[in-house]
Amino acid sequence: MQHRDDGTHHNPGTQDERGTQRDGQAAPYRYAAERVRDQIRAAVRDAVAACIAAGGLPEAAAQAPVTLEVPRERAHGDYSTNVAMVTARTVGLKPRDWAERIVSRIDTAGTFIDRVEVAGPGFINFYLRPQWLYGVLDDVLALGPRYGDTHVGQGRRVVVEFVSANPTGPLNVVNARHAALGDSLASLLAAAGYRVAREFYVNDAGNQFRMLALAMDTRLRELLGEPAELPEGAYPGEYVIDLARQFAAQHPDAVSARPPRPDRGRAGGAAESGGAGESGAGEGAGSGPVLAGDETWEAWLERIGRFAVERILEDQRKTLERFGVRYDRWARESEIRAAGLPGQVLQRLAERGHTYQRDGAVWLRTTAFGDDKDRVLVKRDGQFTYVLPDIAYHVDKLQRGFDLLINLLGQDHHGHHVRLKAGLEALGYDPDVLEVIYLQMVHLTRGGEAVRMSKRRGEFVSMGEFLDEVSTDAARYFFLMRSADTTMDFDVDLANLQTQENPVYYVQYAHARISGILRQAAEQGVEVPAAGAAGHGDLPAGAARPSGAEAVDLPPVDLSPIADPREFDLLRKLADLPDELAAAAEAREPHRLTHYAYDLASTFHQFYVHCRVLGEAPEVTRARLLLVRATQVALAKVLGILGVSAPERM
RNA sequence: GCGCCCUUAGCUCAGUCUGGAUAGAGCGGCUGACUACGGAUCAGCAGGUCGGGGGUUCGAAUCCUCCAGGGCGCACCA
Repeated sequence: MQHRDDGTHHNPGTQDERGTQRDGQAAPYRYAAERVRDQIRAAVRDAVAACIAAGGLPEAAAQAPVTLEVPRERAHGDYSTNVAMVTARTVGLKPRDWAERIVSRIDTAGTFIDRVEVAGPGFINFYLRPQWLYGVLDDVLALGPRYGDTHVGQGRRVVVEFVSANPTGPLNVVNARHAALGDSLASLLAAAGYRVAREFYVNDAGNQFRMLALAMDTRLRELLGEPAELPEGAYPGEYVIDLARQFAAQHPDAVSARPPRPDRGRAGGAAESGGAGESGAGEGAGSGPVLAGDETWEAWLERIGRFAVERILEDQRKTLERFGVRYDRWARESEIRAAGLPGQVLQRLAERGHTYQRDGAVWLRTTAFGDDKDRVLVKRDGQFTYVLPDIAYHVDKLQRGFDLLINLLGQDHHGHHVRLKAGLEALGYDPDVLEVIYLQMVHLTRGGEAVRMSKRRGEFVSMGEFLDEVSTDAARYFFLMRSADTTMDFDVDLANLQTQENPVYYVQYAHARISGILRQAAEQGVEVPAAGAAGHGDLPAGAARPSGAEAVDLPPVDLSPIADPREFDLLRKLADLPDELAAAAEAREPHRLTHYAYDLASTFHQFYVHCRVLGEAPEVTRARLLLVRATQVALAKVLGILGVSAPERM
């Protein structure tokens, strides 16, 4: 892991408070790692300036930012900068010579820098006195659950839209991956100082809705012994039969008063004759609404379709909740339409000259914005394609005040963002407000054997069935171990069977182990620091004590007993958390956190077997209890963002 | 044909955006460690032409280019 840092300020986030940090009213909090990096950068800058002054070197050499990174090899120091290599050409010196010159003028007095060396092609490596890491404990124990929060998001309002499955059936395993990633990304962004909302877009209108209603109609008639064929495109899933049965039981009057099914010839008359040449086998799907009819028939479809949608939606909502996912809003296409938004958007697009008529349809000139072909907004039969309400929904998000729209889409929808961005840009918005993350598929396997999932054939493993077999913790962790753009195999047996070697248990075990130590300490009457509620020692200069943390004055703990390399390793890992969270948030990559969590757990386990906490000399126990408590806070923090529980016992 | 994603250890995958020093982890395999806080742990070994070729660079898994293999799309469906 290589951390880059050029001095960007991170502040602990306060998701609940609005805008105070944005206005710069609260003093910026500098985490321990940032404080020490500030020291190093300042020392380097001063040294470069001194070299320039002494050697008549070009001033431009002082302009290059001093980027610091953590060398892969521990032997190469705690931090390293390539600034000499970057600016060697400017000053006209060989990188190594230039580096040597800089180093000769670095003043380490009053800093944690122990020694500085030039290495390799011209790296300047910094070796720190490990005591700089004591500051991490101040950070963690003062900030508690907010340790790791930053302000890289600057309070921007972001809405993360994910899953948004059609309300035409139960959720599947791919939806579960989307749910895990979307929910975790939202949490991650919140930790990074964004103001986050989670939304689920419900396509409860338009063609998909109609197909569901038609399937309902067919199943109802079957139940009544009336001959009825499943129209082309209608959903074959057996769950529709259940829904039809429910409807019949709850609304017998409506069923007995059902309108006759319009026959195709009568229904689509005008459209069919117009498109007769190409409609081929006569599905009619290409030329007009399937089984279009009069108002009574349409009202009937609306009623049974609505019934089905609400049941399915409720089922989806429960499944997601079981998975630990709650939305701030279930945005409905039907409401977008009812509010007249698509029409307004259409008008604005037309006024701006981005639409045109062709073949009886209204087109959006998306090719002007990078699409490979223009897209239909209003079909020949007057119906909207999905594109128009979708653009309207995104406009609605912007009008509700969001600065950033993040959508998670299946890879089978890739290219969709081009249409959406084109629509937004055509309306005068910056298309960059929309970020689309495509997730690859999930191949579910059981004992190495592929489990087929096909919605079309009505045979698939539902998310509910999946969760019957795999715990939410394991499922979410596994999904989040992979980056979004990799097709993943999910072996159900592995997630379950391997309880001993399962990474999620490994991480959770570290947390439970710590809890055990703290429990035992309490039983022995040893004072246990309460993270986030107690101020230990003094907060670093310039620190704003978080409003949520009450200042309880415990006697300051002497940290000097912390001297074992394993202890410093653990502190170093803890010190990384703010950077990890900020970087993962900016990259929109929650999966980085599973790797961090594993590393942290591993570092703790190594510490644990080498350093005993309880039963040591009192000052050692006190110091290590702080360290252990801080580790617990950090583990819980990361697991919380991942949506995985942090158990006290296992 | 065009577009997007992928190709890294036996398997599953990090690392690629933002180029750095000897390419990592888990699983699986092998060898060790329990008289104290939870052994769901720890220590160690074996395992690699980073799909292939060319290029840029002091330096390439990472950037450019060509090729091969796999996945997904290319609607007046969503």
